[in-house]
This record gives sequence, C-alpha cells and structure tokens, in this order.
Amino acid sequence: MKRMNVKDLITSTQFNEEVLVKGWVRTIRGSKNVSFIALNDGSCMANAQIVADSEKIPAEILDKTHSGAALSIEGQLVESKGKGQLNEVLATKIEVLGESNPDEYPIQPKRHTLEFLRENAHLRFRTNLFGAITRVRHAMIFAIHDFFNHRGFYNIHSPIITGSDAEGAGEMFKVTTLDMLNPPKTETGEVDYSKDFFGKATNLTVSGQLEAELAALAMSKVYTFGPTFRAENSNTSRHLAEFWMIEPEVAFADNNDNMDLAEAMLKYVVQYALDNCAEDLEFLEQRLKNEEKQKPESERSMPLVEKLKFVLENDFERITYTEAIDILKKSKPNKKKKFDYIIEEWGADMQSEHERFLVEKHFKKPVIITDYPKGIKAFYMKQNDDGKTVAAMDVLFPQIGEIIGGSQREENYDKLMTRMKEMDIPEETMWWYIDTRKFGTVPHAGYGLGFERLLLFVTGMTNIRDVIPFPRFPKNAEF
RNA sequence: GCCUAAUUAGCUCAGUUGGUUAGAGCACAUGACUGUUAAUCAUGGGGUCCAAGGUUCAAGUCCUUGAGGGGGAGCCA
Repeated sequence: MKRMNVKDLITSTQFNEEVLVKGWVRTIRGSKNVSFIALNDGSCMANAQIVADSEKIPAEILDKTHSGAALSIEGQLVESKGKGQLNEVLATKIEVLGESNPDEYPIQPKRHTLEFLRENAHLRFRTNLFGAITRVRHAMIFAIHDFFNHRGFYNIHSPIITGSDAEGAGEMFKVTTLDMLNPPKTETGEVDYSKDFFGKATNLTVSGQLEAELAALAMSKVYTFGPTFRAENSNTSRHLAEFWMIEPEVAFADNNDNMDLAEAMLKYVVQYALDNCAEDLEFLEQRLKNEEKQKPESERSMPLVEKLKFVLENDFERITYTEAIDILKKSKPNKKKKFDYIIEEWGADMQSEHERFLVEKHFKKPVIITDYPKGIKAFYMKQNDDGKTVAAMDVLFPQIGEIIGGSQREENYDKLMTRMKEMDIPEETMWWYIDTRKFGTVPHAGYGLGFERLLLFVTGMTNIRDVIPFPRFPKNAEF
C-alpha cells in the first residue's frame, strides 16, 4: 500500500478506502474503548485524526503511544463522526516505529515560550509554530528565485570564503588552517598568512555584492542568494552572525530603477505568501492575536494578513534623507524632546526610533529613504552632483526597520579611486573590482535584502532567531 | 561590550515586612468515562529556589561577583 501524506489524507473523500499513513504523535486522548491520536507529518498544519478502537489495537501498542512517538498506521478512511475534521482513519494496525519517553520528551501539547523552544531547536520543528515558519521560509525561497527568474536575472553563487577584507560591511570571521598555538610568524612578529591554506588571510564573506557587480557588468542582470557572516557582537532580535542575503545587481540601471525593482520584488514575494501559505499565515495571525490580547488596544498592530495586503496595495513612500530630516526636525517627539536622540542638523545618522516614527507614525506605510550624506555610507556608492550625498536607498518596514539597503554604484574610475583613498580602502586587494571601472564601465545599481528580516515581516515573528532553523549568534552555535 | 527587569517542579508561573515541612495550573503515572478535539473527573510521584561568596539566630526573599537567556540601544541586512 502506498503511503499517503497527511496533507492529502485530510482532504480526501475516498471513504472506506484502505490507507497507510506515517507521522509523529502530537496528542493522544484516551477513554475506555477508544483513543484518538492526532498525527502530523509536517506536510501541513493540520493533524490527521486516527481512531484506535481498543478491540482492534492491542493495549501494549497504545501504552507506547505518547507525544513525539513515530507511528505507521494502516486503516480505513471514514467520514468523521466528531466535529473538527472531515475524515478520520479507523486504525486496523498501528506500528510504533520510534518510541518517545514521555518523562523526557520536552515538547508538550501546550504553549511553550519561544525561549524554551530556542533551547530545544532540535525538536522545535515538531511544533505547529515552527512547522508553519519552516513551510513559509521554504515558500519565500522559491518566491525569490521565481521573481528574478521571470525577470531574466541569472543567479550567481558568490564565494563564501573571501580574500578581500575591505567590503566594509562589518567584522569578519577568519578562515585559517594554521596552528593557532604555533602559527608561522613574519620577521616583524606578525602571523604569516602567506603560509596559510590560500597563501593569504581569508574570511567568511560579509556580502556578495562586489562579486555580483563583476557578474552584472557582463550578464546585465544577476542576483545572489547565499549565506553571509558577520562577527559583530550584536545581541538583538534583528541580527544574526550567519544569515541569508539576496543581492541583485543590475547594469544600465540607476537608483530609481533600483527602488522600482526592490518594491516589485517585495510585493511579489508577499503576494506569493498569500497565495501559497494561507493555512500557515492564518495560524500565525491567530497566534499574534493571542499574544496581543495582553497589550492595550492602542499598541496592537494590524492582523497579519491585513498587514501583508496593505503592503501590496500601497506604493512605498519615497523621500530623500534631507526631506526625512526636515520631517523629523518638525515632529512632535523631536520638539518635545521625546526622542532619545534629538535631530538637530543635517548629517545626523538616523536612529531606529526615527525610522520607526517615519514608518509607523508619520507615513504609516513602507518608506524608502534616498540620497544619504556620503559620510555615513559605503565607499562604492554613486556620488550625487551636489557633492554632499550619495545615491543610496534604504527600504524601511514597520516593526523591522531596515529590510533593504542598496545604492547606485560609483561607475566613474576617478571618483571611485578618490573616495577609496579618502576612506582608506586598500586598493591593492581590490584591483579586480577597480578593473570593472576601467573596462566598459556603465551605471549600475543593486541592493541587499536580509532574507530573515523579510521572514520576520511575513510571519509576524519578532525575533530573528525564530525564523532560521539553526540561528548563529554570540555565544551560541549549539545545534 | 552598554542599559533594563528577570532566573523557583519537565513546562508556564505564584511565593507578603527575612520566620514551621516552598505552592498552583499544565505535563507524567494510576484509576474512572461508549466519540475526544490542548477532552473531563479522582488520586499520586516530582524541587541543587541559576552559580559562587557574604550579612543574619534564621535567606527562595537582603548584599557582592559571575553565567546564560529576555527586552531595549548601537553596528547593519
């Protein structure tokens, strides 16, 4: 007999058919004559209801059937006598494939805290919540590839180990095979990386952008989607030491094209979630509603699905940094000194309280801020004609803050070199990047989307450690 | 690394101005129940009160230091 997964089984109306189904026990409710097993195999949110009649199923089998146990069940699919499900399986044979000691199994059929589940990340897939998150994450991966593929982009695998240490995106993890207790030294007493595996110092990548630029300046439209590593001591709900980033790079494009692409991409993947993850989103929405019951009404946010539709139906607000600073200067919290950091003059870096004010209070929708002061942005960004700003753009989302950071790139050789000198970027290790400005340089632009931040928005989760299966963060690489 | 409130049973939490033998709900075990929906009812077992040191006749409770985690800020995606 062919095994049916739970997803197909629970919608089947092929009553009286013999079925085989396998999965893990979520709960078992017993009485004298009959027991009910809720069986899940990850194929969907809902469980299959298995009915075990004590006349057909030996007591020693049911004695081994606890939450977490793996079962193989043969039986007859029948219309359910109870409410809450279309059908159920009248078991004729139950085999316990893997027992689960109820005194030791940590996942109970009740609400657990996210902190507890994080400490049991090896088993948290077995909860409704993490099943839903895992399925939505998978759907979003496909949506991203689908979007770029439809638009004629090529996917580029940028290197994970990199020899350049000047990407400027943060602290890097060293990659070495040298003996840490006794490394070879140079004459001046420093570690001699010329003796290392690659003959030079290497790190885990903090961004695939520079490599994506090389590809874009031949293939026109490319994107990377790969792991990214930052050795920052960031202890927040929005940062990971290992995360996945999507970085499109487009030749013959300026910063406006860049914003159009970013907005279209975000809307496409949100629509994809609504179209393909309805059951999981409904569960996530209900969970959020329960969480928010404790909050005062004024602090409650829009229901999840409504929030996703809102993003689809509204154009993102596009304003320059200069306009944003003006709005903030004139804002109530700034005048009444309610901000922790008061905005006084042009050139100040915006804090997350300011971004939140613009997105959640002032515009009440996603905001793209452009043309930042060059002093607070990276060396490769296109310098504007005003001499003060660069053609950067950050997409800010409610609750999450910066979800995308991008820019048009400086394609002019002389301007790029001048800027690199000003910012002490070592040219000798970047010769390959600079070469692209010597040979057929063209205007081009791109951005980086933090995949887990996108998932925070789509799932309504608030801690980034809960939207990646095995989070890496300071002091933790347990699983 | 900074700020902040916390750390008590397997889980979620309560524990009064320091004072007998540290409690509840859920989970688990046993029993009851002819169909449950996180079933219900009864009974029972279950504690290094985060760690180390200190104050005190007496510390879960007060003080000091440390650890890991939460929330916030910074760095960013």
